[in-house]
Amino acid sequence: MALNKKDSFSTKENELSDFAAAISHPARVAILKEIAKRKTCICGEIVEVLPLAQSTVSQHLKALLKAGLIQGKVDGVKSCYCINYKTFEKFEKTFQSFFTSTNSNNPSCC
Amino acid sequence: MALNKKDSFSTKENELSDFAAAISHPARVAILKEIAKRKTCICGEIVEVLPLAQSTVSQHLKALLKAGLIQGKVDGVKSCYCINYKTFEKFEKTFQSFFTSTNSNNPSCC
DNA sequence: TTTGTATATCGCAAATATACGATAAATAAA
DNA sequence: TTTATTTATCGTATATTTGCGATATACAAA
Repeated sequence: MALNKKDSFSTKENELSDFAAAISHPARVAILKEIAKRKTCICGEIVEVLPLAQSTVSQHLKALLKAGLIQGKVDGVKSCYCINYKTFEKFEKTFQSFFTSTNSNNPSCC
Repeated sequence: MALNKKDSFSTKENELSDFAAAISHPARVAILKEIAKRKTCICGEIVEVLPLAQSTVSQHLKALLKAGLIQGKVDGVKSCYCINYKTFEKFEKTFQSFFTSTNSNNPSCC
């Protein structure tokens, strides 16, 4: 932001918007789906599935890590990632409560 | 993006990321909550509730309109907004299916 | 018609995000 | 030890987002 106004908003609002920001890029959605598709960790094959350079994919992975949506471990030369279901479920709840609080089942009035 | 790569991703992925982008700012989350809180349309009082300039709030409202999350009508000098429940519910489903598809109820493996 | 009020848009500055190639770092393989 | 491989990070260019003040626009009120 031109001037960081995040402090002006509530923790709840920031949590939701941070999570939304984490999946606000189609590449990151694609990465999450790809990782979730497998039973085991993904170790390196993600770059081949995506239409992006390796360095770019690495950046997106870093963003997902920072948001807590995936977790990783180093296995030799390779880095392995899988979904972090704990935070994922937390965010699912955050989202559900957002939808519940905003959707009052009223018809739109204008 | 430095180079627009949106075409490289699926419609589903873009839909989800576009929606996420729409609520990826705490101000927009706050605006949605504020509008949803009321039974009737909000006509102008939003600016007073938010720690942002009028022009900035107007821009956020425009973004929410573009995403279809709110709808508005002009009432004299004032502009009135309310939640667009139709697209809201559509997005709720988009989100639920995203969570369903990614959450396989497996324990995180790394 | 003139004045006031509410909202949208413009123009700009600053911050952040996106993307890539080059390179570093770390390990495996030869 | 040397070489190859995998992934992360750096540097940089460009695009987008955020924010505000100034201004335009549109209507209401006087």
